[in-house]
Amino acid sequence: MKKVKGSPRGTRRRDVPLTEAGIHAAALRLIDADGVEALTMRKLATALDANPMSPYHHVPNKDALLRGVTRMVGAQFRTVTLEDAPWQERIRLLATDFRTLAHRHPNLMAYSFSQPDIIQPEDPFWAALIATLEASGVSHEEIPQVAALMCAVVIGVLIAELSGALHQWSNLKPTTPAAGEDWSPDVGPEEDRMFRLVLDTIIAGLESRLAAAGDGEDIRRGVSPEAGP
Amino acid sequence: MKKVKGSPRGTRRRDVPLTEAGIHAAALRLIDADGVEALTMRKLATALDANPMSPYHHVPNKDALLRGVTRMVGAQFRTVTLEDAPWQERIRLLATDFRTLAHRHPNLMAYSFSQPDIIQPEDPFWAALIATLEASGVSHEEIPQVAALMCAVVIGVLIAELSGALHQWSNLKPTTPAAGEDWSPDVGPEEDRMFRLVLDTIIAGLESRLAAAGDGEDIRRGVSPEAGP
DNA sequence: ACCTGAACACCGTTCAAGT
DNA sequence: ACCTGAACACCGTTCAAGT
Repeated sequence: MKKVKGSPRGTRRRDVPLTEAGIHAAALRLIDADGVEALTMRKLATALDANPMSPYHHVPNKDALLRGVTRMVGAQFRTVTLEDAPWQERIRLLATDFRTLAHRHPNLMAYSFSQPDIIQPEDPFWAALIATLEASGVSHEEIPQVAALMCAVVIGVLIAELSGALHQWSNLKPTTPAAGEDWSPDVGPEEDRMFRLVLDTIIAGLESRLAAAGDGEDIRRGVSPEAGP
Repeated sequence: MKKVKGSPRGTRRRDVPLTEAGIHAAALRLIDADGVEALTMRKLATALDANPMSPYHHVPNKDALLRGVTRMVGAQFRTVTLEDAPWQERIRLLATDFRTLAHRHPNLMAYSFSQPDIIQPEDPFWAALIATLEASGVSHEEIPQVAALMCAVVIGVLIAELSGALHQWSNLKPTTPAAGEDWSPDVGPEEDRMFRLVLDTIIAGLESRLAAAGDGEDIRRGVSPEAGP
């Protein structure tokens, strides 16, 4: 009466009992293939060669599962530290590493970016970002805020890139294709160029504010004219 | 046999036939109340005092419904033009207007920000942003990209704000509460300050690059040292 | 302790039928 | 033309039962 549910060609998976880590890995595989919205507890169980309800013994529910997968990928986010480079270069490196991760799991990231769990205090990424900002000279009590904002900004650009919004918005007002071709159009995909553009602009903005704060002024009052009291 | 499904106190809604606009409005009401993930075609029909299937005669499916609601809110996004102000001030105004809209419909925005539909070429917001960047002196063929990036950056910060990530990340490394209180902690909610901080930094970055491009250099090569050929 | 089966309360959507 | 009812193919999750 009992149907054998193994793979058709005799390659049987799961001679090993279910694990939280194994469930997370399988879920990530399904998400990479078909997107977060296509992930189903039942499909996940099938992929694990298990009963629909078996995963529930290792994961409380679907929300927790997604949070777990997000944390898992976020933790695997190792980054080269490159201690001796100038802070500008280190920020660029951190951001492009982050972007590489986003490109490796775009389906998951499009989802995870909307929740705080991607970034955890014990992530080496966060430590590296904090250290880099310390090296840059940002005032000590502002470092957490600046770090959080940098994450938000980079994530915003990545969300727009992964969803196609960046490409779409860029072409809302088509540029006149008249005679503008003297700036090397073969530098790479449009998105690469735009990503560098934001990074450079943000870094220039930080430099400008740090320079203004150099003579005793707080970084917060370097540019904005409405600093009150 | 037929149950009367009107509101209990005699205030009967929908003596008027269903409309696409009416459906969008009702959906927005439900989303504002309980979030996008709680919106159901069936609940929507109930709220409209109609049969579960009736909305399908005016809206092809749930995805299209959400896209429609997003476009509707995005279109209602009118913005003061303020033509005579300096471009820095105009950008600040556009961004804070956008933020105000996000605060008015946070549940919808947390969803809509991940799809390109919030911003349409005919939105007055987009026209104002383009005009502002033209006034700023950004090179003509770069305006669409810079505009797209500004949207992505602002949306990224708003997503992080609405999801609580901004607050959470800022407090990952708690600042030493020793004697740092001489910078007016009553300036308003933390998020207001941080939003101004990104804006000021981005604007400073743009100013810096525009200044570097002033003597014939392209804006893209103002700061980044790796501009190749 | 770990897994299973049946069941519950929902979904989105199709389709034939009503008015 | 617009709305309805019943039905289909799914969901996530509970719970009592198996080993």
